Amino acid sequence: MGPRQRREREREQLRQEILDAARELFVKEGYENVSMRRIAEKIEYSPTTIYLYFQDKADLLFQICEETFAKLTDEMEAITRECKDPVEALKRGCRAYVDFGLRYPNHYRVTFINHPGRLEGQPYLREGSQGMRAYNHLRQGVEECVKEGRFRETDVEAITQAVWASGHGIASLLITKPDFPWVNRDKLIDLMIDIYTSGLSV
Amino acid sequence: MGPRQRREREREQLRQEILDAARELFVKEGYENVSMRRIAEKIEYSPTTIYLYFQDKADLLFQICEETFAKLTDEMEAITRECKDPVEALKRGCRAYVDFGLRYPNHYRVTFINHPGRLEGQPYLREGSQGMRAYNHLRQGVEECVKEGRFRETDVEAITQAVWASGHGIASLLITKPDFPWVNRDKLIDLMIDIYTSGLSV
DNA sequence: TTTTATACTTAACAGTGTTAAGTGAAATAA
DNA sequence: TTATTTCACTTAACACTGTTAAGTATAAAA
Repeated sequence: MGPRQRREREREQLRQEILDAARELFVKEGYENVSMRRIAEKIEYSPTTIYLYFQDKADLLFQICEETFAKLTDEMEAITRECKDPVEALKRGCRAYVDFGLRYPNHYRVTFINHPGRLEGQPYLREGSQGMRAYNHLRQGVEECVKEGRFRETDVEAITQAVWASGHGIASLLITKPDFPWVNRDKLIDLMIDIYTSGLSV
Repeated sequence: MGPRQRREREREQLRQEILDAARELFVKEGYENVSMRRIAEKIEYSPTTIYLYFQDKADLLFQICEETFAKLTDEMEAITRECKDPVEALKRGCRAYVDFGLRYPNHYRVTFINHPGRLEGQPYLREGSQGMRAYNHLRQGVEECVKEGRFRETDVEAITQAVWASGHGIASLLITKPDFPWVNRDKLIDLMIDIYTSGLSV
């Protein structure tokens, strides 16, 4: 355990410091409104130092999103474990998804609504990413419902994508259009979930 | 009809020229990737000239979106006129909405997905805007279905918002995540519409 | 003690939206 | 017809942005 290990530890420490600073700013003010120079100022390093730890601004964001979406998937997996009825589990899972989006709007924004630059979702939902893990979990939930004959449709992949679209639709609209004259939030989300679960039921 | 009128006509002409240039660039390359200087270059004026005709870049975009969304609403109104069955009309209207989004992805993007700057949708769905006109038309369609007792739910406003969210969900995801392994597009959209119309039916 | 590698910074590039100040021509008033 | 004012437009600049090439100390290794 010479100085080699110590330096590596210090490197990891600074990496986390950058990540923490960036997360706080991104969540508070939104990705587009935070500059690399602001992040650098917060950690009291020069802006270029960040580039020694992350490829670019988008990469910084991606790492943060991965962290956050790992948490979302954990939440959804916990629900599945403690809920025996597959339809009920799916309902509660969707509710958790939407709530998560509303709880971390800027995280949701950057991961699912408008990714920055030319990367257009390529990295955010690539094979093995946390976002993909969440999607796969959703599909498992749908599969359960189909297997037990609770749904009239049998195309698991298509249903999963439709269900995701519903959840995403309500979450993203509530986030991006806060001034729109929405009906009661909770009622709207529950109605939404109710509509498509009964639409899918036998 | 002195020179006063001629100048006013010329002003309106240049205004349209700017609008046309901006629309072409925005649609082709996306709002974020088009600079005011590029637009100015295209019309062969200095960048500052644009500011004599439009408040800022976002305003330029807003005017374009209004134009485009007027067309969408026209399309949807035509469908309602020629389609007697209210549920069928709603279905076809939603289909038109999603298709429209996929046909003009950059228009849809800037109007419904990520509006630029701090204006966050305030202007895009304000009272009397074309976007609002489209929403109101959708609500009328839903109201028709409820009135004729075709839907089990009766909260017109809530259903409208849920239906909108569904359509928006599928449109926005298909637009922003083109690399995702989607099932067949048309099948997915039709399934989506089928799920929530049967979920709403008595 | 010299050399090499590491960590970080300075200065700059090429771009952004936007504005204050200035110019030249056309329309109006004298 | 000449002087004045109005209008359309441009130049130059401001205050930013993400990003990189080059340079500088400091710590580790030879």
